[in-house]
Amino acid sequence: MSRPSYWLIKSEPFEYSWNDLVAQKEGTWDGVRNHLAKKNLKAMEVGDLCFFYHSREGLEIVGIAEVSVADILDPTDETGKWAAVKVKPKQELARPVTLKQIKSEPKLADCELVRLSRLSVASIKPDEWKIICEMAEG
DNA sequence: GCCAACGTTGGC
DNA sequence: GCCAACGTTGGC
Repeated sequence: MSRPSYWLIKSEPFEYSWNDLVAQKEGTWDGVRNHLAKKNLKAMEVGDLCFFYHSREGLEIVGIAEVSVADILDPTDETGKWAAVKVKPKQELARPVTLKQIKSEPKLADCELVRLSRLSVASIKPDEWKIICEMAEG
């Protein structure tokens, strides 16, 4: 298994934006109530990298976060069934990569972000990660 | 604001 | 255990 693994985490910017994460230095990624998203969350390890994507408003990847604490219990979940992680901001993208750009790149056509648009925690393959990073550099 | 995709619920 | 109805999410 190669490390780190790559992920994409979504947030609605009026709920919790990249700037909020930067301001707080570290954020808990909680509130996930989807089983595939949970599976992805639990597969995250410290040091894994996540694209931070703004959904519903913005519709773009704005930064890269690094997993700082893996596989904790979701503090917003009273049943104790759901997982969460903590992330810290690693790098802001020089140029945000929009969903439109991602969709117009044939090599990214079957990434989880595009195929499963409602998934809030998507895995990203290393080559997909590389392509998006290149797009962010312009 | 609309609609498609997906998850969940509840009747059978 | 199946499936229709319904609610929610998220892109457009």
